[in-house]
Amino acid sequence: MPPAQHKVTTLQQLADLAGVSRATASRALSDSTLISDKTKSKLRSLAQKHNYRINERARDFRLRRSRVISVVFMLDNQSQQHMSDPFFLEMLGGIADSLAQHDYDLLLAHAPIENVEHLRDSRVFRHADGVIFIGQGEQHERLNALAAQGRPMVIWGSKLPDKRYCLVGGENEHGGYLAASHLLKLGRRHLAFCGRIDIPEVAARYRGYQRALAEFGLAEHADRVLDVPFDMHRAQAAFCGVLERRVRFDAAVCASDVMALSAIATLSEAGMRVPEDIAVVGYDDIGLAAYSRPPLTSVRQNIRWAGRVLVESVLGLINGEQVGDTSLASTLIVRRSCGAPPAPPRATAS
Amino acid sequence: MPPAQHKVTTLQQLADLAGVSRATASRALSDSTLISDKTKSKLRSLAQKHNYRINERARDFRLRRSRVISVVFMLDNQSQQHMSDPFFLEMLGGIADSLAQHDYDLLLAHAPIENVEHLRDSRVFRHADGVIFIGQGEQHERLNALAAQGRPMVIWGSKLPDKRYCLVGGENEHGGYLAASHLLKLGRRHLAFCGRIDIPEVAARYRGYQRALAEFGLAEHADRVLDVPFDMHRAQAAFCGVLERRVRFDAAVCASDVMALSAIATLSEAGMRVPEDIAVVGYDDIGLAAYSRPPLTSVRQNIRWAGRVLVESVLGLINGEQVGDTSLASTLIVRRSCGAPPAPPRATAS
DNA sequence: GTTGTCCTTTCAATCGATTGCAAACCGAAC
DNA sequence: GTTCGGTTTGCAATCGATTGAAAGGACAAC
Repeated sequence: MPPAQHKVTTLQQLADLAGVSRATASRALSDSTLISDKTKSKLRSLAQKHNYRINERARDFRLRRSRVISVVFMLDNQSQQHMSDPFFLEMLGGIADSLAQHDYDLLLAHAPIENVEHLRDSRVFRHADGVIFIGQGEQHERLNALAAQGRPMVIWGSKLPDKRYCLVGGENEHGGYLAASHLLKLGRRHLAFCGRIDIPEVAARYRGYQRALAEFGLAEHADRVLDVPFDMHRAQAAFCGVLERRVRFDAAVCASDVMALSAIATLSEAGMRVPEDIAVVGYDDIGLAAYSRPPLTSVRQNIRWAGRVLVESVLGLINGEQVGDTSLASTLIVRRSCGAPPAPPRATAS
Repeated sequence: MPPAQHKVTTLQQLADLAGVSRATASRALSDSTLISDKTKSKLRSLAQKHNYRINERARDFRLRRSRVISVVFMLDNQSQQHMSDPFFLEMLGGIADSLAQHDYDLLLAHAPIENVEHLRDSRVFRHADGVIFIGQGEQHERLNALAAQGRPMVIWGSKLPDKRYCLVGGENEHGGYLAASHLLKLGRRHLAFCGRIDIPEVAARYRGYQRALAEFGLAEHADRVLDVPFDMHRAQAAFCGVLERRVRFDAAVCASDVMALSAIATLSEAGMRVPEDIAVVGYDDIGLAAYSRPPLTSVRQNIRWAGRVLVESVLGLINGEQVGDTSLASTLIVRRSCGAPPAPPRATAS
């Protein structure tokens, strides 16, 4: 017999081949209990033989779903956390992998978004079954409003009062505490905090920093809270300003590794030694952190795992399950940038 | 009148409201010449008033298109250029922006792909109108085979003999030449080349390196060609091996910035000074390059522009246009890592 | 009044699946 | 030979749009 006279592309063609109706073919392939085993196996082997692949887009249309999840990077207009931060890639990779495992596609939206409610009528929502937001920016209330409309969405960020959306986040308060208390234990007493504390995640890290100071009986100095954006070049400008103002500090807790690397470069350029004069701790433990000079101490979050949890959560919501918030552990990775002895080299391939 | 009794979601409802048929409504909204201006404006204002948005997925289904472009990162199994390389994010951002401008969605595929022909029947192709490949890996022939099937696809990579797919790439040969000849002009005479020359883009850079050496009348040393993978940790292992073998060199041309940063870290750790003992040049000019210690000299390619060209090319193919190859300029950004004087700080916000 | 033209609009098929409900089948019991 | 019950299968509507072909309407010319 001819293996395939003209290529079987539709269910109707497959059904004709089997001498059954389209309905039966559909049910057989989806393993419905209405169909006898004989018919099922007949259709299955026929489908196999003719290399029939269901048209998923037609099916999705019929079932009014899209199998697409939008991922929105909440880049503020001002604090342009530019997408070149490796943290994003790590996160995106984790999300993409998990989505692929569940047969979902990923729609990437990363333009600066002045108002998330405008997204409501945009492709970000219309084309997708659910949305993952990376960061809250300063749009907590608007995110609440969107979630209130019942759209399946999950936010990566920090817990805020009155939060009504589903949240996944790192232990930011704990992370900030780890970083600060480590420096304090090493004997530093004049800790600067670098980051924009109007961003919820950064604010939480700042609270951890405050708590560590308090435990050591130290008062805060308002001028040691540096308003540094995530963007590398602006961070540099901010650090230059700090140096001009002659702010006194012997350690810096930074809200991201990129910021910390920028700090190290700017401080060194200005003739200060890291970690001797100023110890630096970053956040995220991006791959490059281990290869900076000196290697960067950092708070690590398991980003790929986070991506996975985000995906599971949003899919849970889509399926109508009750989905709670999730918090992911943070650990301090100690390297030389804060004065500790050099860490052993990380695992390398044999 | 009631602003909207129940929300107008389908074309049929809009047509009913206007007292015309669905067909007329469809044509009116798509500005068909068959429809009178009066009817057109009536339907348009009604659509506006009731906030009707066409169901794009239904339309795409009918028109048998998806408005999705797949982006495949060709991570080799061995030379795992892991996606955490910031180069990828830059590229992805450029592609995503351009796609959004054309109302296309992005499907991200970044698992290691042992055989691109397997993608033929996968969602990567089935769900998308076209595909963008980042890198050729070692699958030149298979890419040829895929392209021969007439699928709209564009590859970011390097020109190879017998290439039959549409290509966009940087001036890799020229870039390699720029890097090497700069070091030679500075008086270095023992240049190592770091990268896997079985990757086409790296091979082209290597040819540029060779050409520069030849122009200076220098012979190549096989033991100065270092097989270093893109992955940071493996790169470090490779550099450790080089040091153990006591290969003599006073400069290194690296196939990526991440590799170069890894080199600087490893060499410094081993007690060598950069640039005094060994000058280093990277490739890509990722954001962090300017902030390494010392700041990294690098060959810059306009990655965001590349993303845009890739998108325009694949959309051109989809529309049945003749699309040629594109080559994007490379320029050398000189910083201290090769011994030149410090560059002025990059533009900073006021 | 009929016919012909031109401009608009509608009819109905189509894209490729899913699914509620009705119909067919089959063997057993009355 | 009916009737009944349970298992399989088929009919036809549906998702929300596009589009070729046919129909309708207005108006002028004969």
